[in-house]
Amino acid sequence: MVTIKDIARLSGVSKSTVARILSNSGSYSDVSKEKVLKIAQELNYKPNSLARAMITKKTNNIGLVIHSRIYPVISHPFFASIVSSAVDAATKQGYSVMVFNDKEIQNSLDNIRQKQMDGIILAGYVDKSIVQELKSNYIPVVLVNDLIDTTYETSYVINDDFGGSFQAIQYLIDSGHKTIGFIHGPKDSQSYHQRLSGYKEAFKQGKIEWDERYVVYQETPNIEGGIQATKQLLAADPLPTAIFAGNDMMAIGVIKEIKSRGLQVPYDIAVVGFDDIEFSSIYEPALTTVRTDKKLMGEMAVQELIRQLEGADEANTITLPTELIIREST
Amino acid sequence: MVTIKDIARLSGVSKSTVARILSNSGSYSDVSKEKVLKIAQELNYKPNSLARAMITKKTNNIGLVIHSRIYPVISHPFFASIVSSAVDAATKQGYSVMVFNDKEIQNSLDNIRQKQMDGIILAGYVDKSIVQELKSNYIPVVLVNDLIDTTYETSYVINDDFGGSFQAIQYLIDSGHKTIGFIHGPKDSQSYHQRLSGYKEAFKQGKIEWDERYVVYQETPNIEGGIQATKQLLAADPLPTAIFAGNDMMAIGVIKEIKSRGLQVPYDIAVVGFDDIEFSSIYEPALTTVRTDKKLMGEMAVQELIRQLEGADEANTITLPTELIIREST
DNA sequence: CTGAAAGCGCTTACAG
DNA sequence: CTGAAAGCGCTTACAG
Repeated sequence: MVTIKDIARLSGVSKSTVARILSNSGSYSDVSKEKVLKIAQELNYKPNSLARAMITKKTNNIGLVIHSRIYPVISHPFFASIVSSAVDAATKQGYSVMVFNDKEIQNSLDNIRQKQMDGIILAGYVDKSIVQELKSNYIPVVLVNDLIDTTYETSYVINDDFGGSFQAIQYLIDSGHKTIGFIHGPKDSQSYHQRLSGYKEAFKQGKIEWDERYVVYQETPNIEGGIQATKQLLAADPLPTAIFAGNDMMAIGVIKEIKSRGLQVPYDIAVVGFDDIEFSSIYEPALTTVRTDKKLMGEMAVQELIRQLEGADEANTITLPTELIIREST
Repeated sequence: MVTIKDIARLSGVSKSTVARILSNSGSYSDVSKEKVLKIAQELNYKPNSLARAMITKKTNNIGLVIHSRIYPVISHPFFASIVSSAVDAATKQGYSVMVFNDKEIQNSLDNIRQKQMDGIILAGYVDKSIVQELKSNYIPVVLVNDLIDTTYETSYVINDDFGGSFQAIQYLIDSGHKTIGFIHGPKDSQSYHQRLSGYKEAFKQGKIEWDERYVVYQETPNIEGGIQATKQLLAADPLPTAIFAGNDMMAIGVIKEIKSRGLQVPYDIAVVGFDDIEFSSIYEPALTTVRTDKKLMGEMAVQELIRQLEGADEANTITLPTELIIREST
């Protein structure tokens, strides 16, 4: 590895001068500059960021902690896009991203501190205590995709869960549906609470009585969860004419269960999902769903974190717009 | 941040002694040990890995470069599992992983050098020159999921593309198929070459004449690519009775195109994919495919890289077994 | 404009 | 068993 010492020796100036030229700070002569830059170039010099970070107290590394309590969530298409877009956005701004899995969260937290990450993005559900620990170590944090009730001021980036849900139900109501099932995800997830609120609000504005028998809770929001929830929903009388699933994976389960009973989607029962994962447009029938912008989510999380790293102190709440995508399941 | 200096002061010994005790090296008395450990505990001391790395020349960080030439590959379910399992495996061994996107590969490479990554995993197709640059900087490299022809000795982890393909075609032949279409992915991918070889070998062993009209190349191996390739295949006379797609996404395109012509899968034409991505079992008809072990792939890549970091010098080739999963499309 | 010096937080011989 | 010292590769005042 070539160091400033090597460059200093070869260009006949001191390390200090080399350092000043290379970091473009302080003053130096054009002559020195030319010599130093030329040698650095020839030697393909790259500054050692560890050494730099020791002094500047800034590594230009951010941590991305992925939640994995429910299913292997990193491999979930939804979170994968966040990782991808976060990496891209961070790279553009001169940061690198280190990915951690919250399965061994305490371990990750220790790593984050030891490795001097500048800040952390927590994607998905996290325990309050995690945010607390980070905050008490003065590490900037941005929460993504779900929020938690904390006494600490924390920035977060979430989807407009309420609005997306509201729009979906309103569309269903406008299409003539009056009995609409709703499948709620894990109870500790704020996102699903918001989606339920949007559901209720649409009923209210549509002046339709809301019947709680059609709201079902499902702790494992995947295909199997959707199937189980649908079994409950289809035990009601009258049958719902539409089902709004808390997410796309559950929605696919809903369709599968409906089909298995010899009923047809959307003729007998219409189905709407939430997320617009890649499969939703590929599945048959293609799923009507509330699209969230996963790419933007990663980007905004990075942007907000960097904003904090650069000194902003107030916590920011960023709500990303959703869009109803109408396909074949309604 | 609490440092060994703080601990030294509070426990009344020198920094050297604290360092020795904390890193459990050299010698020290039990009395000192007890005092130091207690204080370190109380102060919730975590060593600064930057400082440590400066001396040991080891960061315990590895880079994972994800290829994204064809589609946003990080968000591709296949690569997401690799990221996930690599992070898990690395964590278990005391390493952290930094994710880079090869879209800006030179930029990433600079980062990798500056940030002193101990080693690199290159997932997906990479240009020879990248491996060369890494090697000439003495950075250990492991190639994953595709290999390249390089004069440098490099370790890689790949699937048994030949064997998986061979088994799939043999199964098709055993089921009575004689005219089997094959959709090859990008020409520069060794994986697809291997899959084609397996296809040919099965024909050879089945003593069936191989007809090159049934082999089609497709540079964009996604659903649309599968649809286009199928159009070519269905222009042949006689029609193939089975189509083996180079990957699952293309296989789904194949099925869509077959369906759109009013033909039925598998009755008119059987379809087999490769990968066994999550969606393959969800799609209808559920896809018969060659399963690859994405989780194991990430794990083995990490394991092999660590093996090198610990001094192993020969390059290792790890071929992961595949498994034919028979579902509804055949 | 330039160089010597101190220091970031740690590790590692080396004397005592 | 213990402490002082040197050093990892850089940055940053500070004299000159």
